[in-house]
Amino acid sequence: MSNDAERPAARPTITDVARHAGVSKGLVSFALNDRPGVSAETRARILASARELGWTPNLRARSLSVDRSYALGLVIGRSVDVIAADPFFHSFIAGVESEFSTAGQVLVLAQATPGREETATYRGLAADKRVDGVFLSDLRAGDDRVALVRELGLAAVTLGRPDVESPFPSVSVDDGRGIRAAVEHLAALGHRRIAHVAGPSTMLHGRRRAEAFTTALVAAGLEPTAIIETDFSAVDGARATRELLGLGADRRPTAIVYSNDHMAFAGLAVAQRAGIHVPHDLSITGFDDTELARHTFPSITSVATDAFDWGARSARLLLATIAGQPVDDVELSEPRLVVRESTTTAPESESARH
Amino acid sequence: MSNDAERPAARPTITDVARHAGVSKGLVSFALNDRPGVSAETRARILASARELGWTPNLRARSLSVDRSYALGLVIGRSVDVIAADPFFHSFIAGVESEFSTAGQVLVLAQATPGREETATYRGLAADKRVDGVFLSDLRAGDDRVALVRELGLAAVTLGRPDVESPFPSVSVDDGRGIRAAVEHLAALGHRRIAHVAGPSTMLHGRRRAEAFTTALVAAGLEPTAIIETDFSAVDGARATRELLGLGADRRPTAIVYSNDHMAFAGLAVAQRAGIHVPHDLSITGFDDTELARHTFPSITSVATDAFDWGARSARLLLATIAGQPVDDVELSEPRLVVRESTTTAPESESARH
DNA sequence: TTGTAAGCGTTATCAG
DNA sequence: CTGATAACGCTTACAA
Repeated sequence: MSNDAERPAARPTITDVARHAGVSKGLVSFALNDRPGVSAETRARILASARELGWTPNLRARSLSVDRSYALGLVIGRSVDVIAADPFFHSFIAGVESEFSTAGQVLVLAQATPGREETATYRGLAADKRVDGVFLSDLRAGDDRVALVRELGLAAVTLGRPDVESPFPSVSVDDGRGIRAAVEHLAALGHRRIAHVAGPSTMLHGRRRAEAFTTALVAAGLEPTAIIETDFSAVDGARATRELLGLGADRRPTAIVYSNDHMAFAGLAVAQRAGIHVPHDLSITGFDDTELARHTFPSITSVATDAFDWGARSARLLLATIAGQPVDDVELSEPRLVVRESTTTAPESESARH
Repeated sequence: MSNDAERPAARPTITDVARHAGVSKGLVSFALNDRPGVSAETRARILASARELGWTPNLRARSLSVDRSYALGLVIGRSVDVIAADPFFHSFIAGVESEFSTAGQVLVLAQATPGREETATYRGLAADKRVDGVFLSDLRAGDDRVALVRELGLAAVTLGRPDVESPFPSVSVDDGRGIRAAVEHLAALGHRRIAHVAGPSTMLHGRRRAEAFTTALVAAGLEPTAIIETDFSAVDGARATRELLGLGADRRPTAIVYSNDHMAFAGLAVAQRAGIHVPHDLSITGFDDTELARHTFPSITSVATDAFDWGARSARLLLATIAGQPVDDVELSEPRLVVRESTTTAPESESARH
């Protein structure tokens, strides 16, 4: 039952446009991708025909022809629950897409699932050439993904500088600066026993924040105190807090710097449950400046970074890389400490001590 | 010219496999997509050749040929901040991808941005045929997206049943059931003035939860009380809570049912800040059963739904639709109320009243 | 059961 | 400048 005679709203092709404009397909292509070799007059005529016919190049055909997918990929690691809590991705993605509006690109989001591990996900993306490049986020210590992605021939940008040899440009923010600001803020408030609830040391940003914490402590002339490692989850943040608050009265911290807001929330609850008043008995700071940090009681002092901008800059950099343009690493604006109610002067007994 | 003729790591094509197996391209294609008409022996030989050469069909070529993209799309509305707070998407996406592991599909995530509105996003996806179908989430009242998507010729599934004529199958969960459970729980605890902090009435799930709230109230023999509409954000949840707590002592609710966890968090903070004890003076319930609901003080009673399963079922349904298989709407398992510390018996003065 | 050849809609090549 | 013609790699009638 085919009625080839009367085409049912078939989409026009480059051939139709060529015929309509009275030129060859090749010329239409040249005119479209404004390349030299087409007289201004002819180009105008071709473009007019294209518009009149409502023609838009077929992406699949173009894709096959030029061997590009016009898509970028972001694969999210396996620990869904930990990631789920992280509002970072939403803003980051919004930033990425803000660059797409003009570029005609698309974002392919892949999440490693029980049935498909991370490596397999990257391989699949590369095998099917689903994307032209990927964003490497949540860098790990000695991250094997940079070698993998390189081997797969994909372009990439890393979010943060990896600690392994990398051929990819990076977009980073100085997390340490934020942690340092938090520590200085607390030290200025008279705190002398400041602890840190860190992210996993296997993750670069978790590790760097912890290192910055130690450095800042030293710089402030304070003695090293407890640093408890977690997996960035709320449960783990709660556990770490219980551990810290369980220390003898003379070792218990008067302030805790959390590596992310979620753990700070959980920590706040643990303290309150134990009858420890925040901020009078204990000051706390978070990281990420989540919307919720403004809506807890007390509201939480936190380090704010610009995830949207991170996404936008990363996308621009990746697109430039793919286009073969020379690129440089980019350093984002410094994170800033947003002081709220969860931090105040150290408890009397403490500040009076020296 | 058997295996390596100094080819620069060029990826093998179907032609190479055909030559290697001593058959035609067509047959290789048939064997690959196991279609009838190929002798078992030949098929085995072809598959062996393919494996030996490490051949995998070129998705772009196939895509152009069969006019399919093997990708599904999810476009997230414009209010990033509101969405950002919602952990729903992460689990939903994980569920969707869990179905992809076997299907060779990919998820294209599009977010409307200031420079590109929602409608334009769908149109762009369709114009470039980036996806074979889309997930329609966060249904609105009289949602024009179903007509749009239909007009664009895309396949789709709706998350929840739309209130407009729809040609698409839906996957839904009975939110009302969850709200009802919350109300019944509170009523059983002696609460008689229960308020509701609702989502926007322009969003179907926000509206339905509010309706279910009213129905449940009536069923419990309670009088209608305040229902305050919000945009689902924490700020708005805080505002609504302040409004409710500002009511005269004889009208102030002793319990508040929030339409999502985020607003419940913000509401909790508002109450605490006002010196109102939760749950002794005020009981509250959330919706979504976020990880954080377990880590507040007090922990929050919430309605849990299975977002992962929602994603998995939706993906399966959409894929089936695209494959032209007959499908039916699916109803997910009932949401369940997870009782925690934020709900307890109504204040003395109240329960003693009747 | 297997081979042949015509698409799919672009872009790239290379004579006029 | 212009315009046939050949890739790109696969699917799919249609023959043999």
